[in-house]
Amino acid sequence: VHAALELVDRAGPTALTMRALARHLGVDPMAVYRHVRDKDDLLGAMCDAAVAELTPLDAAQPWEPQLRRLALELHAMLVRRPALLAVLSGAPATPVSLAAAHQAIGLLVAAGVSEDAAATTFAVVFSYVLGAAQVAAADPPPAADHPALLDGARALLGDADPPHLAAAAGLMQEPEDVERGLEFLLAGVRATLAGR
Amino acid sequence: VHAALELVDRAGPTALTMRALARHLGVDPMAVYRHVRDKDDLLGAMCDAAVAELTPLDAAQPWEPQLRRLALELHAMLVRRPALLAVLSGAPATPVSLAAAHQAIGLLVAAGVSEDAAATTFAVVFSYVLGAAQVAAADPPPAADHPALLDGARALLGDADPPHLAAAAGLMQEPEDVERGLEFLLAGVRATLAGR
DNA sequence: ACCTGAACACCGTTCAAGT
DNA sequence: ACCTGAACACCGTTCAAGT
Repeated sequence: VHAALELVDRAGPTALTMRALARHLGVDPMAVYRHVRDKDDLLGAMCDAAVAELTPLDAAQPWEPQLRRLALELHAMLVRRPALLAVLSGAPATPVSLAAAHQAIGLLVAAGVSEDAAATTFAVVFSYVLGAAQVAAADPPPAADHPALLDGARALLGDADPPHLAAAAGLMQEPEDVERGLEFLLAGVRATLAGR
Repeated sequence: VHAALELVDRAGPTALTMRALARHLGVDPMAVYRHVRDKDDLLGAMCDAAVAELTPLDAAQPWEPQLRRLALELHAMLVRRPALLAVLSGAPATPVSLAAAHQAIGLLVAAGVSEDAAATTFAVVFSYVLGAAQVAAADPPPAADHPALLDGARALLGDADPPHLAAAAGLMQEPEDVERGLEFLLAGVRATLAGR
C-alpha cells in the first residue's frame, strides 16, 4: 500500500497499474495478488491510509472551523492523489472514511442539529470537495486548442466579442477558488441551520 | 458521436471503447479514427452534443431559478452519462460548455454582481454539481462487504455502538440530497452577494 | 476520401506450477 | 505461505495497404 501511494505521488494516477507496482517492488506482477484481492481492494486500502493521515476531528471543538479544515485537507490530499477520487466517491466505502463521516455527523449533532440535517450537511460539503478536487486535478486543455475553443464559443454565441469570454475561459484555474466556494457553502449551511 | 452516446447510455461508461464503438457501427475498429483524432476528441464531441441538449439560459430571466435549473439538468445528465464527467471537469474545455459558462456569468453580471464574483459563483456551483454527480454515479459498495465495513469503523472508533454509524453509512444514497445541497449553496451565494 | 487488417505496447486477472 | 511465468481476453493507437 505504501509503495502504491508512492507510485501515484510520483507518477500520477495513470501510472498505478498492478504491473507497474510489482515492477516498483522488484517482484513478479502476480505477487501483488497475494496481498490484495484485486485493484479495487488496493485502492480502498490506499484510501484508508491516506484519509487516516488527515488531522482527526475533535468533538470538543466547534463544528465550523473543524469542518472547514477537514474539507480543505481532504481537497489538498485528493488533488495530490487524484487516483483516490473515484474510490472515495462511492458511499463511505472504507472503514476509515466511514468512521470520519460518523465523527463529522456527531460534531454537528453536538451543535444541536438533527441527525438527518447533520448527515445532509456533511454529504453536501463532501460532494463539493470531491467536485472541486476533480476540477483542480484535471489538466487544463492543451494551449494549442485554445484559439479554436474561443472561436467555437464565439460562433455559438453569435457574437464576435462576447464580454465575459475571458472570464469563462479562466474559470476554475485559481487554487484559492476552493476556499471561496467552501465559504459560500458554509454560509448557506449556517443560514439554513439557523433558520429552523 | 450519436452512436457513442447511445453506447454509454445503454451499457455504461466502461463500455465506451473505440473497438466497441466500431463494432456497434458495424465497421472496422480503425475506421473511427477517420472521424475523430483520438478518444479524447470523441469524448469532447460527446460532451458538446450532450450539453447542447440542456435547456439554454435566458438572459431575460432572474439568475437564481435559471442557475438552479441548469445545475439540476446538468447533474441529471452526468448521472446518466458518467463517462462525460472527467471531460467536463477540465476547465471549460469544449466550445459549447465555454459558451454556457459565458452566459451564466453574464446572467449574474446582469444582476449587479462583479464579473469576478460571478465567475467564482458559477465555478462553485459547477464544482458542486460535478462532485454530486460523481457521488450519485458511483456504484454503492458491494452489500457483501457491509458488515466488515461497519465492524472496521466500530473498531476504529473504539465504540461497540457508535450512535451515528447508520446515518454515516446511509450518506449520499438519496437522490433528493442533490437538491438540498444546491439550496445550501444558493443560500450561501445569496447571503454573500447581498453582503457586499 | 474512406475503410481494412496486421501489429505494437500495453492492461487486469486466472491458473497451474514451483519453493 | 508466498512467488513465478505463461496465458487469456482485452485496450488505444500506428502504419502500410487496399478500394
